[in-house]
Amino acid sequence: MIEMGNDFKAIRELVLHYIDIDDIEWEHCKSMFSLRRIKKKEIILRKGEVCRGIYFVVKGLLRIYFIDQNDEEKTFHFSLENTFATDYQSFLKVTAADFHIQALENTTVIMINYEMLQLLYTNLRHGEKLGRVIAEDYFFLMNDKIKAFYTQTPLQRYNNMNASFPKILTRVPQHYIASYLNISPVHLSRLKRGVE
Amino acid sequence: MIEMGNDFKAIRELVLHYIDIDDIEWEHCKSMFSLRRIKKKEIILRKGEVCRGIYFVVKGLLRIYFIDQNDEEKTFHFSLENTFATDYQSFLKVTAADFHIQALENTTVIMINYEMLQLLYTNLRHGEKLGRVIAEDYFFLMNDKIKAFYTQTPLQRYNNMNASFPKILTRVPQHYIASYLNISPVHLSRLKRGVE
DNA sequence: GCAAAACGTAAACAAATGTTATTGTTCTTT
DNA sequence: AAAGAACAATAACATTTGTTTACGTTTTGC
Repeated sequence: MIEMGNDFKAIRELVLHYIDIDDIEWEHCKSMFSLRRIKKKEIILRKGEVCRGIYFVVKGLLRIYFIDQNDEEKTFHFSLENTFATDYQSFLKVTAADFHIQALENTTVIMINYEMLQLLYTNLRHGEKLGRVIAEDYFFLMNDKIKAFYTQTPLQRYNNMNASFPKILTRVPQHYIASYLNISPVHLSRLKRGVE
Repeated sequence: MIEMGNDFKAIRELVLHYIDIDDIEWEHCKSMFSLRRIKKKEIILRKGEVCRGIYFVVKGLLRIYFIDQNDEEKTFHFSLENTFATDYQSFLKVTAADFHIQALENTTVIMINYEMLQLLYTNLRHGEKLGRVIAEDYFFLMNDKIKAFYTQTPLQRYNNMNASFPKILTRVPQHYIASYLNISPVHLSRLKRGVE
């Protein structure tokens, strides 16, 4: 059995941040989770598959991306430590995923599947509330992202990336950053140089 | 007193679509709602204010937009009949709104405020679930919107607008459509013409 | 440790998109 | 009904962004 104690500390704090949960409930929670190690470059979700889990990144880094009409990868999101990764739409609706999820580093995640999550919703005193506030928080993230697309230039969005994803610029290849910004790698290089 | 019977039919069906709710609960629900008529061009939420309600459009059309650094309006969303409009982030967090909400036609909405919604969450048997699935649905909307920005050209997004917003092209001035697409009105006109 | 692949930068050119100005039409308001 | 405002189309030009190619560096896989 893998030692889980330390890995679960962060997610317990996160849950506690959302809802009131007692020790018995927490034991129940923990039994719903499983730990998984993902190798660098490994892909844990592919477009067309149903996303079977919500992944909480304990250590490492996941990239969520999709592939457009021209077969080009567009990075939708980076999931750093202590944040979630999933194709939430595929997961909740149990439909084919649009996203791919790939580890950019050797990564450890805590995973919960659909059935287990439904059990938490019904068995925790504030289970439904937990589901609601998580959906709300995920929504806020999307909301901010769209706002940025409407109101900021690519360079401004680039400069703000450290706020959303600390140290990301040193952790991932630059062309993934460019695809996250929805510009070409060549153009990002040019913007950084400051030549117009 | 305004006659409410017919106006409430659509929202009842909507709630029923999400959760199981009995007649007594529905009466409770209705007492939390209020009906409001909004004149064309009237602005019901301004940036910096706290968004105090969720608006369900019974008849008419609301536009949600924000203003960028150059004082230009960017249309974030159109709320047609039987859909919601709100600055959900401002509403839930009780913080200053980024959005403005304006009626583009004479509009009738059913409104619920924060306190009333919290009462529903606790007093309906499946109140929290209602909150969760609404947040989830709102999330799906954002998710699709971002996906479109990453994977489609402005012209493709224009051609898909009738799917998201039936008849919208005949109901609102074209420059609002352009701002929704995040392109200039002149460019939209050019794209429609088919000249490259 | 070596060979191959992946990566970042640069330059030149092409395509997409923005800006400004003009004009004729359609709404609004009175 | 008239006057003014808002709107859409168009053209000319400016700016941003994409594409291709080349080259040198770094990383990766064996």
